[in-house]
Amino acid sequence: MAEKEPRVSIEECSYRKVLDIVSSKWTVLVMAALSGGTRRYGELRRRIADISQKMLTQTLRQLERDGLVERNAIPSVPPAVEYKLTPLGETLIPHFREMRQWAHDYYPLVERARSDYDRKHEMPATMD
Amino acid sequence: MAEKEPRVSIEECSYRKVLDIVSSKWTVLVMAALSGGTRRYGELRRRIADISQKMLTQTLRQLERDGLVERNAIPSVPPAVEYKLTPLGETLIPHFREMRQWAHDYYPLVERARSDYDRKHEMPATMD
DNA sequence: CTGTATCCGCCTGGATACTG
DNA sequence: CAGTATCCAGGCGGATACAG
Repeated sequence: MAEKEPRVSIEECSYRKVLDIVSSKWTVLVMAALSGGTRRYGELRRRIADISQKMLTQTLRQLERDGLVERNAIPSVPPAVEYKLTPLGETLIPHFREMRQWAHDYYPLVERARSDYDRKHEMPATMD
Repeated sequence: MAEKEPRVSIEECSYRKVLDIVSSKWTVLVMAALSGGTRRYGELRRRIADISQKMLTQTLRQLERDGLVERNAIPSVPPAVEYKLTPLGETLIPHFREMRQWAHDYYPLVERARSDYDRKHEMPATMD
């Protein structure tokens, strides 16, 4: 009789699965840089401002492990390594574009809301 | 002449803006719980498994500050507080559904890729 | 019922130095 | 050129206790 209150757990949460893949700091930026085609390591490093070697490598390794990026080491001197999106990785690109669109349409409203909220809550008791 | 290598920075990255809003651990779960309509604090707490008071409150405050959730405190004894999505918050729900769909379609491939990767890289030198 | 306050471990990510 | 290794600070999130 009583209305059900369905419980959701974070483990069975599809959103979390996706976010755990793409939400680390540089992931989307790296994938976006690869959406234009095959890129070499140093090329990525130059295109993505302020990314460190450690973070670029770490992000690429994680993407490779998740099957979103393919690594191709060319045995030459000096060594060259190419990275590109896998078909699986490509399936995320449209979603990134939608995120971009959302940010374009609505992010100004978020900034507005934030400053409104902060003004209302940070006033150090100046009221008479 | 040389081909341009356009640089992207993380500050002007639209993806980051969106992810910074929704990627904290409980955010999407809370918004999803609110997508069914107005909910009270305790109701949310019961519906979302394993969320602590601190995390629920903190997530709600952040959502309120970003203008995605509206808080309505009803002056009664004992106090009652209702939360609901704002129109701005509602605009994110379709995107969550798409994330859910992506997870349904492709997450098994990610898990497969991970176990493949781990098998190839974790073998403790057993080769002859 | 709806919160606040405090303490604290862990993990992410940055800086730096070194290597095949 | 394309990494690896190490150290370290800061922040996120969990546990617990208390409050209007």
